[in-house]
Amino acid sequence: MRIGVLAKAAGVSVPTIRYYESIGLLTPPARLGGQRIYGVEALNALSLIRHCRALDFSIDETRDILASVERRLPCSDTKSFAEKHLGAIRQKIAELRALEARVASLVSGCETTCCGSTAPDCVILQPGCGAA
Amino acid sequence: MRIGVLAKAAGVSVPTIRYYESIGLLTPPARLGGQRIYGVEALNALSLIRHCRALDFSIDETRDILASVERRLPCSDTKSFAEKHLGAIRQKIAELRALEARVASLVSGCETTCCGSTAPDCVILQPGCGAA
DNA sequence: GCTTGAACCTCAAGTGGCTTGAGGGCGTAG
DNA sequence: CTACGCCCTCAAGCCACTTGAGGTTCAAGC
Repeated sequence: MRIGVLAKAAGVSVPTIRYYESIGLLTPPARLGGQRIYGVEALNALSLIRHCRALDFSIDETRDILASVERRLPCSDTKSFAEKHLGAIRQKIAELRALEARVASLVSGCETTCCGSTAPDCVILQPGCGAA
Repeated sequence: MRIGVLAKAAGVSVPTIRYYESIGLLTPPARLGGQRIYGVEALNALSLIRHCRALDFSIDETRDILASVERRLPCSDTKSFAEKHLGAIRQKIAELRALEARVASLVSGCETTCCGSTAPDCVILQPGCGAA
């Protein structure tokens, strides 16, 4: 199949496929008249890549996962990738929740404290206020 | 003061200050012998920028906030920036929580279902599994 | 056989918010 | 006068693509 067909089948854009090839994530396919011709294994690989990216694995992590699939490594490897990733996600959530609390308290502080003053005096913008 | 002193006082790096100047976030200061000489107002501005960035406002949002401070706009403007930002933070948290649930269920699915199989067959990597 | 239009090709630059590095100039203390 | 630290500019790198320019190939209709 040609690149446009592959793109639709896998649900990614055509330039993205070429980008994945350029960084060595997809192996370069055969060419006919200069145009890329893909087989089913390319669709499988690309679908897996898309799955990993949808789970927010980085390109490098995705590369490692692809390698573990190609080498038929045990499932426990896959699980440890996912667990590590899960830890990163949870850490980011924790950071964002702390930030949320900080901004929320600044907003409510503004509502109660600086009623009707000007931006330079707003509690939201005071350097010390809401520091980590 | 010179750029290194300003950097330490405000808690940012020297290249960051030059970067902020290059994108028009900080106004270019006077020069002595080619070197930047800053006054106290630059420290105030840079501290405010740092505060906004620590609250994870984007550069563009920070630029708008700086403008509202310079124009002494009412505090309500500042609050609406913060509220909009808070909404964005909460949305990102919601997305990450959905992702967390997805990955967590894949991991536990791997533990219960695919005991000891290989990566290509692991439930974590099956395209349909855990889709949004 | 010729034309048209869609799909394909490569290469370069842009996104955000800096950081890092190369290669040099200025200022001051010994 | 030399050594050292601080300063300067400009360019490239990070991540994961997207967008655009300018040109080639393919399939279909006449």
